[in-house]
Amino acid sequence: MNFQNELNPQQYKVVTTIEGPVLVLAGAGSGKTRSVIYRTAYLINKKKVNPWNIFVVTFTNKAARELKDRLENTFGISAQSLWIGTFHSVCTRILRYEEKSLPFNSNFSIYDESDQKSVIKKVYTKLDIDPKKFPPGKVREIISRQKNSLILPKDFFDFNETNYFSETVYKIYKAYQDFLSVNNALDFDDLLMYTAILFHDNEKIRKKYEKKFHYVMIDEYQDTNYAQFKIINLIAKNHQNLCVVGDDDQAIYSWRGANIRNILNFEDDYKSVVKIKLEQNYRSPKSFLDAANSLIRNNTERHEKVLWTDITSPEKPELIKLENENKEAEYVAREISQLQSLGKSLNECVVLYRTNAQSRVFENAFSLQKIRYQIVGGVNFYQRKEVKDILAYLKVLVNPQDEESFLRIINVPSRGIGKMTIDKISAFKLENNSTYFDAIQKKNPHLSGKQERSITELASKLKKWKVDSENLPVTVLTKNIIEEFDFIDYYEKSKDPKDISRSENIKEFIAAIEEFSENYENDTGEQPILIDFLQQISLQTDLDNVNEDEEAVKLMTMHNAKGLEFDNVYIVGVEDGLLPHSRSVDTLHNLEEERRLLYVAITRAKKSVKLCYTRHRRYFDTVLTSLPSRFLLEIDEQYLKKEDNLEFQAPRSKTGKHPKNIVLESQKYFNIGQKIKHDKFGNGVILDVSGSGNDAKLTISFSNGKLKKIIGTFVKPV
DNA sequence: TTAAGTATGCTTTTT
DNA sequence: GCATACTTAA
Repeated sequence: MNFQNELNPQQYKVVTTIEGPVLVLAGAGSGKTRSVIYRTAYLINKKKVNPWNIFVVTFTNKAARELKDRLENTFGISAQSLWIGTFHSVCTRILRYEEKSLPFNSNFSIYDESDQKSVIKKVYTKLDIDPKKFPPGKVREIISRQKNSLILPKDFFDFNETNYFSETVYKIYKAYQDFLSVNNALDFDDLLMYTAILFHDNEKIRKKYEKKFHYVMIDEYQDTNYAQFKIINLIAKNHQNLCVVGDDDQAIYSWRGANIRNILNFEDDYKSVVKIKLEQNYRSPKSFLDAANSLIRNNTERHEKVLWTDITSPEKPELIKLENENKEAEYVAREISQLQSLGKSLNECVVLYRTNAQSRVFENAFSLQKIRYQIVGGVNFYQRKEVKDILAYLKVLVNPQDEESFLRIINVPSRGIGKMTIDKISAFKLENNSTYFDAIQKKNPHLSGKQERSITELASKLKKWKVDSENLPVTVLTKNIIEEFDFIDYYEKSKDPKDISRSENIKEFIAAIEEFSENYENDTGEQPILIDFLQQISLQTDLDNVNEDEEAVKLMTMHNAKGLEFDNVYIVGVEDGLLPHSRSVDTLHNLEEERRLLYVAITRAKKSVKLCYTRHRRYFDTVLTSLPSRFLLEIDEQYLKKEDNLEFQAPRSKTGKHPKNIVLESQKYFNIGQKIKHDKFGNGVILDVSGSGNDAKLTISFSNGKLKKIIGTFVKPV
């Protein structure tokens, strides 16, 4: 394999600069992934580095799998002993392995967002907290942010100011962590946080991984958060053999704690860094890049770089104005239908939108036109109710401490166990100081005859399956459970049409677990145990389930499109309020992230890109007038194509500026914990809200210490 | 006490 | 337009 011939000079430099820190600033479509693959292959094949000593972190599981496949197919490298995966999956592996040094055992459950909210709600009843004043979703976000910044409950007030709101959040955070600990459960953020803490506090273990991971590569570095930065820093700060690849112009995850500073200030942390820019794009025609460049130039938080290309094509990004979202969907469906009749593959078409809710009208339009489509994202397959129910059974068997999952299945399928019965079992559990799983195995004097019968029946089934879970293959066990309760039959016989798809999903779930088992056996030569399956799918995204062989148009959010490319790209809903999203226009930082989102979307395209916006759009039950996105004004006109009969007239206010706020009053609402500014009283935090929009009555704690009640119209979000 | 039936409130983006 | 939270019937 001749590395030099197959790479451009910059890529070659990335691949061959092995020792010391390397920062690769790689523009969209510049062969970033290719460089990472070749670099890995170069280390192994040319430099004879043991694969065991290489650590590669990718952004998605899909990217990890592709990387492994290509190493095997193109370079004949067995990826078995290579550590390639997402931060979350790699951390899970480390935490399971190091259980002796950790406060939980390796059978831990992984809680997703809805599990987290449910735990928070449980904590509220215990602490007597009003969910209206402390919305569980908001509090979950705050807790998540603490964890991503490695702030434990005990450190909470070192980093947060002390007021009524923060003190309550602190109490919730602490009780929430206690609950997880009792349940032997970790949430997504814990996976990162505990790994970082483990490396930080345990020098022996840190040294072990430092030695093991002698060469470290991180893809999509712009989207790493502090916890992730710390994990890598603890491994790589001594040997400095760290290669990070990223594009600050594609940083779109700051809301998840990603810190763009990690890439902008890389040189501060790793002094002798070799900085390499990949600016040649191999994907898009010149006009697409010119348009994207003229857009992204408006950002202030960025490394200067300009993408260029050799690809010439008369094609320009095209601006399309539609009457409403239905017309928009019809237009896209018609266009794709046409491409299809020209013999183009549906797999090369993608619809990109800002919010998942926008997908519905496209589903309708595509069904009508008989175009096969596949939605990526939205509700994850493994989060669907019927699938989660079965998963909860499996989780309980692996981790009997998992109350969350236990309570989920105690009356699924319906076996006459309601709130009162559960309360009795809870009381009995407390008396015995045991888990639910063990509590129902014993004779419970509180229960009536009928209640006791259904509980003991469940108890004996679980007991049997618990034994099975250690002996039977995971596929057999899962099928047994599904058959025992006739889940498929139940949904097939249901009158509710939605339930048909539920039975389909259960069948698909069985297929998924079979596929997992086969792959696992192929990869490792061993039978998987249940926990392997559970932990893997807990970290699976919808992107990982995309069926590449199926001929279908993909529909996804712009976030999900990162790293992908398509011939024909339809970017829809390019309107103010949607892109930039009305919730992200408050700060320059947020606005710039929205701009990057459009930048990412445009740079996915290889052959054509359409930017669609509508005049009217339906939100819930009202039709709003919408305006083209302010970003469309920033794209240099000469690089755009506009339909002749549709003169693009950007609405401008008298001052010549684009109206800042198309956010209509009906959309303007306040949340508890939100930071606001008042002309006279200055900055403050909202403690209580009643009503919405301008009429909302707000209770605000101002930073001068005053508590005031104020009407929504007088304050602005900060 | 539970299960079915009805009202309500919420939608940014995801590992 | 959907899922969750409350209300009412059995």
